[in-house]
Parts: sequence; structure tokens; C-alpha cells
Amino acid sequence: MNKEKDFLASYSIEDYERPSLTTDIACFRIQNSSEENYRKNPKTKLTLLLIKRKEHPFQGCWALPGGFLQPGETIEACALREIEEETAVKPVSIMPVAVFSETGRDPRGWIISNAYASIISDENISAVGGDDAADAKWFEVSFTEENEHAFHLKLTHGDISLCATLNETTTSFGVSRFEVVESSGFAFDHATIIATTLSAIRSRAKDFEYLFDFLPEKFTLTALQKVQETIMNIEVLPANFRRKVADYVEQTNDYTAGSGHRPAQLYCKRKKTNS
Amino acid sequence: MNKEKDFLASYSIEDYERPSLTTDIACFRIQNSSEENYRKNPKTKLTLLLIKRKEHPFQGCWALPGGFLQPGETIEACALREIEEETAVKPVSIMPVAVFSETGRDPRGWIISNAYASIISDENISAVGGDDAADAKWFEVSFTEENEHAFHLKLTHGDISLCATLNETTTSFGVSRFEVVESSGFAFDHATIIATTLSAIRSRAKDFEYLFDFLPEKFTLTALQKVQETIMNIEVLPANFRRKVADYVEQTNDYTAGSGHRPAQLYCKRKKTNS
DNA sequence: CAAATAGTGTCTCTAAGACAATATCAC
DNA sequence: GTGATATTGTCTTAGAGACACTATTTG
Repeated sequence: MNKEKDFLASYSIEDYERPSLTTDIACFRIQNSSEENYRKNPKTKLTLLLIKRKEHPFQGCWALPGGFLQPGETIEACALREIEEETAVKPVSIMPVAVFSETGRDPRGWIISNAYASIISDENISAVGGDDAADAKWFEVSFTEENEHAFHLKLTHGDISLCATLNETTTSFGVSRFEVVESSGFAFDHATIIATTLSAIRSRAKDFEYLFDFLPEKFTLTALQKVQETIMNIEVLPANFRRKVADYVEQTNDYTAGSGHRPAQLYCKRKKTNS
Repeated sequence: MNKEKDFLASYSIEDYERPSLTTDIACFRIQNSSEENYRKNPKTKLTLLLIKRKEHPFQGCWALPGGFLQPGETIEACALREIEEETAVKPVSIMPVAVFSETGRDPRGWIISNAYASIISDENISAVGGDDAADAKWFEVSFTEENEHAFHLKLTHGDISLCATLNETTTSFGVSRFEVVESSGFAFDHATIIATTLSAIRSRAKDFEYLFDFLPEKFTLTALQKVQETIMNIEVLPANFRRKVADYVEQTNDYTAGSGHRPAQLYCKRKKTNS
């Protein structure tokens, strides 16, 4: 037993080259557009939180919030800390997407990024802070397959527009990987990371379990439906959607009010799946 | 533009503390048991490849193959290199599962592990090398839910038996995380990593796309079915299984032979999903 | 009442499960 | 022929999609 102690005492981790580790968080938001008619439910659009880089490298470019892992914290804690520090947004939960470790992806050196995705809805963003950070903006997301394996990513916020053309290289285990054909305005390989996270959340938003992780505790079934529709870019009939989620949710005694139409009952995630 | 160059020239990555990065690979095998009756198809069992540690720490304990990331290689390349170096097994593909970054998980210091899972079937293992590595052994896997969130992991190879009791702490996005209640014989936190990879492959083996990634190019539908059944620990009727996979596979002109019963047609993965 | 969304009922069609029946090989 | 698996066909049932209909609120 002492031999192991001796070994550890003489072991020097500095003898080996080590990379730096960062997290990058693609935080998507189901954003309500303001509606002209007071009694209509707002239209929703998918937006992504980016920050304008104040420092080199890629000064002035737009990047995903994120930063270096600090000693004593887990990767997940680092991701949550960084997004809150940089944007004042506090996601309910984050989903691991992929690790980006290609050499040359960061001009500063050997830096490996753990990419996470998150989705928050307008219902809870007001409670946790919104556009407080000076250079953090929500960009409207458009990500479409132009033709076989060729995708176009467009992020817009007012006059600012970021574009990228990407090729889908591999799809393994539900997550596609991309390579940039051309891009403008993105820092590092963040166009690739954004495309990958979009692919990941789209392939997983079919599963209700995943959707709940991004919603506040109580929600209307219509809100839940909008989240899925906005992410997947599809439309489903409310009657069928309700039937499908019925086993995953539980009624609460609360209702919405003052919406100019029939109030909606609030639901919460069912604790145990009834078998 | 020169300002960025200047910045990079003065930037020293050594100013920040960095972790060491490793990969650990849980390589599962659909192993054919030898069958008494020559014309019966072999029974299959799920086994996991472990190596006995020759060095400190955890000398003599059983560990997942894996090792340190080297400069210039991606995490995936590192995982593939390590498993081949240590066990002479060459998986067709590997699936990222999770990153383990809890402090104290490795007594040598700040070491973060990227866990990967792979599945290979006996049909192609003979072609790529088997039990060549001296201390690499295939352990029969038993992983069962004893009661609510309490799991028991048992790995056996002949007289050797490794056990662990684990609690399921969180399930986010289809992958459960576990904490060890008690364990014996495992190096590091590898009992946790093994439980997590098992949970991940089980939740994903429902999707045929994922299964193909682990099979040789040509396979019988029965072999494909056995893979799913062995991983998921279920049984399905051949007739129904065939109908379900029909859209995912293409016939080839090859057949099995010499099996003591009707030959089976070989299939390959369909290149494009027909819509 | 009108406009809007919330929520229910029911019809159809497709996919999944159960099971019977046929095909083909090695001995 | 016998014993084994491969492969196909069909009946039944559960679930997804379409759509009509009722309920409830605010102005």
C-alpha cells in the first residue's frame, strides 16, 4: 500500500504536455415576438446568445459564451459559471454535445473545447436576467439544408448578420459533425460548433424528456408544444400533441390569466413514468 | 491585424493552470458462447474489455483501456490509438458518452477523462485481433436495477469477479449519471464510467442507425437482432424485427453457408434513407 | 357577441406485436 | 426425413395524424 503512496509522491504531472480546456455554450432561446393583436398568442422564433469579443484573438467577432476550466470545478460547473458571468443568463440545464479537439482550432495554442447546448424559454428568462451584458445579443437562427449535406447557417440581430456555409461530414450517434466551407464574423470554429449543437438539439427535441430539462417547473402544454415546434421547425396539431405528452406531464391547480382568451392549465413534469 | 499577431506573440498559455486529458474506452462485445449442438446458432452474451493495471496507481486493479491525449491528435484519435495499443482491438467506431471531471477522481492530480463506448461483434473481432494483449480480458457484463435508482454492476471472467453498487443520480438527455455506493476491484472511478456507458448504449441501441456503426459491412439480420437484444437485454420476434429494419438495410448477393440450416442472406446498411 | 386560444371526441391509417406457415440447408 | 434457422404472410391492437366540435376568457 505504501508503494502506491511512494509512487504518487514521486509522480509529477508536469512531465507531460497538457492542453487547456474550455467550455462553449450555445444557449438557444424560444423568443416571443411582440404581437400586434393583444389577444393573439405571440409567434415564437429561435434565437442564440452570442457575445462580441472585446479581446484578441478574433477581437470584434461574435463568439459563443465560454471560457477556461478552473482547477476544482467540473466541466458542467465551468459552463454554467461562464455563461452567467458573461451574459447574466442562467440556464436551467445544459446538454453536452461534443468535444472539439482538432489542432489549429484556436490560434492561442492547444485548446480543447467542450461544447454544451441549452434552451430557455421567454417565460423564465425575465426571471434570470436578459440582455444585461453589454455585448451579449440574441441572434435569430436560420439553419437550413441547401442540398445533400450542404447547410447554410445565418444569424441575424438587427443590422448584424453572420453567415456560414458548412458541409455535414459525419453523423455518428445522432450528432452530425460539420466543416466550414466559408464563414464571416464568427470567432474561432464557432460556426462549426453552432451547427453541431443545432443538429444535436434538433435530433433530441423529439424526446419530451429532453424538452422538460429546458422549461420552467410549471408550463402550459401550448408552451411546451411551441418549444418543440420552434426547435424542430415543424408544426403539429394541438390535439395530437396533447395526447402524446399526456403520460409525461401532471396537472397542477394553476392557470394562466388575462390573456384575452380561455385560460390554460399549467402542467409540470411527471415525477415517475407510470408503467 | 498586426495587433492580433502581437497579441498572440505575447500570449503564454503556460500562465494558466491546465488539466491532463485522458480517454477511457468501454469496448463491449457481443460474444458467441460455444454451442453443444452444431446446427444451433450460438447464444450471445455481452462482455466488456478490461485491462489489469501493471503500474501504480491502482496496480493490480482492472481498468478500462485508455490513456493520455497527446499533442496533435484529436480526442477520438487518442481513444482509438489507446485501445489498439493496449488491447490490439480495433473498433469500427466509438461513441462519445460523457466527460468525467470531478476533482479527486484520479489520485495523480487534475485529470479529466473523456469516456467513449464501442460495440463489436464476434464476426469481425477475429479479423482485428482478440485477446492478444497479456492482461486484457473480456468480462461478462451484468447490470441490473435492483430497486429505484439502485443498480448492481457485476463483471466476471472465470474466477475473477468485480462488483459495484451504484446510485443513479441524474438522467439528463438520455444518459444517466451514477455514484458508487461500494465497489471492489475497479481502478479509479471506472465503475461509474462503465455504468454510465452501459446506460448510454442501452438508451441508444433502440435506434438502428447507431447499431450499424458497430457492425461489419455485411451482416445477417439475425446477427443485427442479436446485437440489439444482447445490449438491451430484451427479446423480439424475428418477423417483427425484420419488418422494422427493412427500410434501413439493403440486400447483398451473399449468403452464409455451412451452418446446418437454411443459409441467411447478408445485408448492408442502406446508403440513403428512402423517403 | 366576437375573436382568440384551450381542450375533447372520433375517424382513419399506419406501425408494432403475436403467431402461424413455408423455405432451405447439413447431416 | 429431421432438426435447426431463415423468411413470409396475416390477424389484431396500439398509437399517430386529421379534423370537427365544445369551453372559456377579455374587450
